[in-house]
Amino acid sequence: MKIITWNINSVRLRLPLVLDLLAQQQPDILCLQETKCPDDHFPHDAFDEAGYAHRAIRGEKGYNGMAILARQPLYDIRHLNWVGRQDCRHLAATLENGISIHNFYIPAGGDVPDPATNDKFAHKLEFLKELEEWSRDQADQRAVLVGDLNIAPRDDDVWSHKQLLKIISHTPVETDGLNAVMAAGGWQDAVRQMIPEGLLYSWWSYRARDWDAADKGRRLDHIWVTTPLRDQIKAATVLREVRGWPQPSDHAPVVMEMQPS
DNA sequence: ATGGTAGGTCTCCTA
Repeated sequence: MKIITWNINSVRLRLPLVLDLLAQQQPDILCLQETKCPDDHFPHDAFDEAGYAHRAIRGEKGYNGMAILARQPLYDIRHLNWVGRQDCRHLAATLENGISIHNFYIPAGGDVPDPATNDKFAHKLEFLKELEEWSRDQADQRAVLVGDLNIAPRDDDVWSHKQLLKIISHTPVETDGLNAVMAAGGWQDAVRQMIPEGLLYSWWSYRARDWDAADKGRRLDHIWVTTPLRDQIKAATVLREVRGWPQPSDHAPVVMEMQPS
């Protein structure tokens, strides 16, 4: 079973790229974030034709928005509201084999890493706290958590650990918070299980003149599994080359292959 | 130290 997660930054504008990725990678499951697409405008027909007849979607106008596309049926499609808001940052479904897929888009958090003066950063930290509490109940489940978590937890998940310590996505309060989420749920980082050492990124800013040459990336996108699934991971990596496709998202897809169960 | 680009959409917000 192959699962891909991708922050697509508008599913309508990027539809040709999504279809190319599906054709090239043939995943069983594709989880999208930042679809920026109300549900009544979702491009259902294109995904039907591509063979992804089973879909869970949850969008809103302009911001956020989640989707899970699958070649197999999706059961118990659901979401939770986080930090008392209705924004579309979580979508979950269960597969025929009983594995639950949780797709997340954690708030980016704005620019100033001070929750007292920056409401967006306070929101991000509250979201992490709720994720930690929720994760306690996931540890004994067969579950996969994917998404744009907007945090690069390890020193080698950013181009310069020292230069990013006060930059939101790599501040200690965030990386500690994400590590607490992982510990609470027994979550295993599938990509770092397969690529345990070395610099690795999944996001490169649009603002760089040459993202590939500058290579000032961060690993913001993740695939985790609970402990009961950890021995089923066969492969996991970042599809970096997709960041270089025409009119790209600023995020690259992250892929994991598991033994069937 | 600063500003750089992208997407959606009602003029600026979010990333």
